[in-house]
Amino acid sequence: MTSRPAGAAAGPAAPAGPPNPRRAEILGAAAELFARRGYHGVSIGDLGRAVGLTGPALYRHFSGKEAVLAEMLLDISERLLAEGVRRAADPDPGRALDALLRWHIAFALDNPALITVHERELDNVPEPQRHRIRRLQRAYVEEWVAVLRRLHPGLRDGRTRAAVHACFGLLNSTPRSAAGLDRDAMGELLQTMARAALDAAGREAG
Amino acid sequence: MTSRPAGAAAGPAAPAGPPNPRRAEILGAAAELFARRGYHGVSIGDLGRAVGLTGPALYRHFSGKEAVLAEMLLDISERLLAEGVRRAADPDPGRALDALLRWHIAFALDNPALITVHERELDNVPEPQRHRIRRLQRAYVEEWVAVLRRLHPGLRDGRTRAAVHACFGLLNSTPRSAAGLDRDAMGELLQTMARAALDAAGREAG
DNA sequence: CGCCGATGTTAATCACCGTTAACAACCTTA
DNA sequence: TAAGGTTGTTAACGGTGATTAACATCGGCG
Repeated sequence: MTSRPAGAAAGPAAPAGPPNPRRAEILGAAAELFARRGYHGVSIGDLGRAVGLTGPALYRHFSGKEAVLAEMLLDISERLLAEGVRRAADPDPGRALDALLRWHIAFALDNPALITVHERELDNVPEPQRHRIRRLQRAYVEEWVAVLRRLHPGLRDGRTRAAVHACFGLLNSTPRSAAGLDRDAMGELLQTMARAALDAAGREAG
Repeated sequence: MTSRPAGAAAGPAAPAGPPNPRRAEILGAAAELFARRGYHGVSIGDLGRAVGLTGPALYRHFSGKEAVLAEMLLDISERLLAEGVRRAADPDPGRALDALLRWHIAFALDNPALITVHERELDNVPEPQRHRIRRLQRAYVEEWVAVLRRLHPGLRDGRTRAAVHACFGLLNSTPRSAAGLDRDAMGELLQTMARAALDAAGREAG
């Protein structure tokens, strides 16, 4: 009875198999809506309408509203961490930090809605998967902390972690201030400011 | 028929008169809940329960859920702007910037929930008052922009505004990273990082 | 052709939410 | 003490939301 024909998205349970275009479309629209109005401010009807469907049609692709959010956050966290690990591996901590900054900035500039949701909506993910996402998020932070510790030895642990979080706050402000500057100018500005902020954090009161 | 006995909070309409302790209590609890779960994630019942009442009791003090949020945001915006104007008035732009930073950091550290709501929930305020709050928020930003322009002449306008928003992102990250550091250490760290970030923004590519 | 799984739709269910109504207790005060 | 305003409570109303059920369509394929 449970013979899934090897790859087709037969059930709305598992997010495996070949990428279903409908799923991706829904996830994209959901990101925009969740970012703009917040998870609780978006109804299933809104979600369906955003991709030209009625509300209940969504259950053909996801097991529910929470599942949409969970898959979205899981995907973001995995992408951020995977590339973060890669960039943090540079033996020169200064270059590693710049590479991390460029990565995070590019991601935020290209996916402002995703970054916003990633920052705000973790609490609305049901418990089985919330822990997994939180672990990924923490691991991503740890990549930054490790690089920063190599770059500024003698920096206290709590201070390092706080500095990284403050840096994320700076970088993730992009969606709220996209006005005026084009993408490249904005990216360069954020890189400059963030690098200066982190260096200053490492310089004083180590 | 509309003889309000001069000062007593007779109707739930106007937020004037002597400060009603119940109103303040509700506003405080609402700030925590809105910050943690988002405006739409908090029900009237939650709000009442948080101050030891039932849901409908709230209507003795506010005309509705939206009015709670509106009054909260209006109050925050006014407080931020009033003191911001005062501090920006220092003729030395460097001192003015440091004073602005100290003010905003102190506010964020002392009222993490308020800063979060102020940053996220403007869209849920009904239209008569949303414009007023937005004007106050913009005026506050303009104080920062003006000081930064005095400090770093030749800085382009769009870049200045973007830098200020990025700085707010950094400072407002406090509620998401309060762990580890005590209040004073955190304040000093934020001051250091923000000042370095803004100076770097003003230094390059003016 | 005729079955079937995938993908939609509309109608129905059930909970919850914001709000209002109706009623009670209390405090002041004329 | 009686009246009235203040601040609660519980019950009721109308709307909406998430989810499920029942039914339609359609494309591939035996």
